[in-house]
Amino acid sequence: MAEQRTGAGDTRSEILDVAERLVQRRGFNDMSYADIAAEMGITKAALHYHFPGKAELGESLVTRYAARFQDALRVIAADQADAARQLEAYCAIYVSVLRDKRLCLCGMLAAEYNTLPLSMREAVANFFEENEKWLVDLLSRGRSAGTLTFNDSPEQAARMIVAALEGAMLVSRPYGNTSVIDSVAGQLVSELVPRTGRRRQ
Amino acid sequence: MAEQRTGAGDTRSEILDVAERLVQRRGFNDMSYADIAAEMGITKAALHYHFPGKAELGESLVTRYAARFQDALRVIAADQADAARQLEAYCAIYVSVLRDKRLCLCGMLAAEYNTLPLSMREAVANFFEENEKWLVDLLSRGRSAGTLTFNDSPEQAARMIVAALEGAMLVSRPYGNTSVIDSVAGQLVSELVPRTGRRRQ
DNA sequence: GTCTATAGGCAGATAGAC
DNA sequence: GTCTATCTGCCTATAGAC
Repeated sequence: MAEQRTGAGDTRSEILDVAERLVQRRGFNDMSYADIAAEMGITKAALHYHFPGKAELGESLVTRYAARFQDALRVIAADQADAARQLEAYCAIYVSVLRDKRLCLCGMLAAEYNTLPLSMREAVANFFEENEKWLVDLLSRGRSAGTLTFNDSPEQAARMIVAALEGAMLVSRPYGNTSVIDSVAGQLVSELVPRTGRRRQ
Repeated sequence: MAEQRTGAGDTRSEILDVAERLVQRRGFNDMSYADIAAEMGITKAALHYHFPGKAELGESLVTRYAARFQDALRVIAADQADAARQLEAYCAIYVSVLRDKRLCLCGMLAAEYNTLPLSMREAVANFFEENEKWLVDLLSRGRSAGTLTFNDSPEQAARMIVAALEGAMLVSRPYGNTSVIDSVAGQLVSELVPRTGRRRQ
């Protein structure tokens, strides 16, 4: 096998790990090769071997993040029986990201959207598209089963959920705590889950 | 009088106008003195005469924006009789900003929060604080008058509104149109305004 | 108030040795 | 794969003439 260390990823994925955290905390344009290199104890030139340019690094960052997010959504769909608990689990992802002092990677990149290379923009747009698709499916099934209730279409409800969660992460920073995301996640669930469908109350 | 041109602001406020638009579209860290100077047809050195450093420029940007926002809120409170229409007018501010291809200045700066000078962070935090205060007051009055209905506290509802609108602007960029903010603004109003309180339907 | 000129630093990126 | 060394360009900022 070509693996060098047991239990640790290769250099390429370690670069992505470090870069991802830096982007989520500081933004893509305020994350430099020098930052990553310093943290990893290697040189900038070594980074360029793995990712020729910043655009390639950024694109890999988004596609890996989107793939991992989709994996998490599949796990939620498999683990949780009813739609109401799947919605709770979905919101919990956002809460946990913020607790690690990070913004959603694609939420951060959405703010920087106008300055991103085209390949990254497409990957970011794709993330939100897939995200909405999954939510629309969840909402449709929940409505049919009677475990979720909402006005308007599943598409509109899905956009509200994404907007509220992404916005909650965004404004949590100046607030300096997680009260906004906690409150928003709680309100989304309590508004969409009918009283009879809740575990306690 | 010290005014140079009728109907036009002085250089200082013209700098702020240009810088503000650049920040709302590209972000504070991706807006440079060179960008502003080129657009105004003056040199970078002239900018430094009006604003010694970028931190001072940024702080002026936020405090002016926050003051103008408060003015708009006062106009809404004076013009619109009932709370339901004030909420509509509040949402309309966000929609109009996005239609000009801008993000909320403080929403953008919230994304860049970790990289901002301290003076700017405080000004941004203050914007959201004042914003929430105004909404809490609106929601409280609306609930008392019966023109607005919502679960939880006015504070929680206010945070949901801000998060949803800021998030809608954010994700609208990758979506490439205003469908998200339009949908979110519509949903917020229709959820908070009881059917009997609406003008038509 | 605005200019020219320039300093000093950091960005992304490349060449070539090992 | 990782290194040293270097390039070019842009950034914020300053000095001093006009």
